[in-house]
Amino acid sequence: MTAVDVFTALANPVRRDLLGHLRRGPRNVTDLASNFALGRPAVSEHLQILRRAALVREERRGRERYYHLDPRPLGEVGSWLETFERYWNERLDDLEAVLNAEDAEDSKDGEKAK
Amino acid sequence: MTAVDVFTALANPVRRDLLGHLRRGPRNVTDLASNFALGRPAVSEHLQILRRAALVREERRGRERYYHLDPRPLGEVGSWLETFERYWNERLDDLEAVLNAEDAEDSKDGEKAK
DNA sequence: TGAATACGTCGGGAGTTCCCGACGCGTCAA
DNA sequence: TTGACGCGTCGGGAACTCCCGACGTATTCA
Repeated sequence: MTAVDVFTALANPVRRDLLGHLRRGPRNVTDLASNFALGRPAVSEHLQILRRAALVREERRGRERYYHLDPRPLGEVGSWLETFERYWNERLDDLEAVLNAEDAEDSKDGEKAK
Repeated sequence: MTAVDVFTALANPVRRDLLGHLRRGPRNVTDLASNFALGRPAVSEHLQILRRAALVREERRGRERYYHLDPRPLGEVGSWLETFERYWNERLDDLEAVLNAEDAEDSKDGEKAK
């Protein structure tokens, strides 16, 4: 049961949708599968990947298995993203200045100033 | 040149690293490739995918091509994430209560397939 | 007890990802 | 011009993803 990278787990739209459904509370596999044009085995395998990424927790209740959302690994994505949002906000002016300067250097256009 | 989903583009660690390097400013391909244990064609193809996801912009300067970071598509990831952060904050106490309750009950795992 | 239900998982096929070496094109320097 | 450089892209192979039907197991109910 090798671990799965969070980014990899989120790369599939079905898996993102599964997490979306689980926001409303725990669900069993058949219930979840009814939301997709997919067979139950496929959904079960997607849940397995989410489980290996620790985004989902399994609760056995009789013959059913309820899957619970665990949003904590999303924090890793959030903090990775933050380093870019900071760049985005702080450097947007700088970025544009640099871009304009380099465009001007190409003798492409000459008026924009800063 | 079909478009590429942002989540898909971020699923690869090399591509995330490429974006990281580009935060410090535009770079050409050979320069970028020198940071990886990968051939230049492979890096070039990763950049192509980032470009199709609009995360990167190409600037031709003589025989070199400088790649610029465009962090805007990351906003899509951020807003998707926010819907879970809200859940996360609102329900964290509930979640932890459930986790603790079931950690106590947890003693079943370790399957032996086939 | 036997039948039905909820589920995991396996075998396997179609498609995709990821990487490489090889080649060709455009650009620069001499 | 010639030759070296920076780059994209193609052919192709290995590995992985995604899905399905089939089967096995555990649980519930009659």
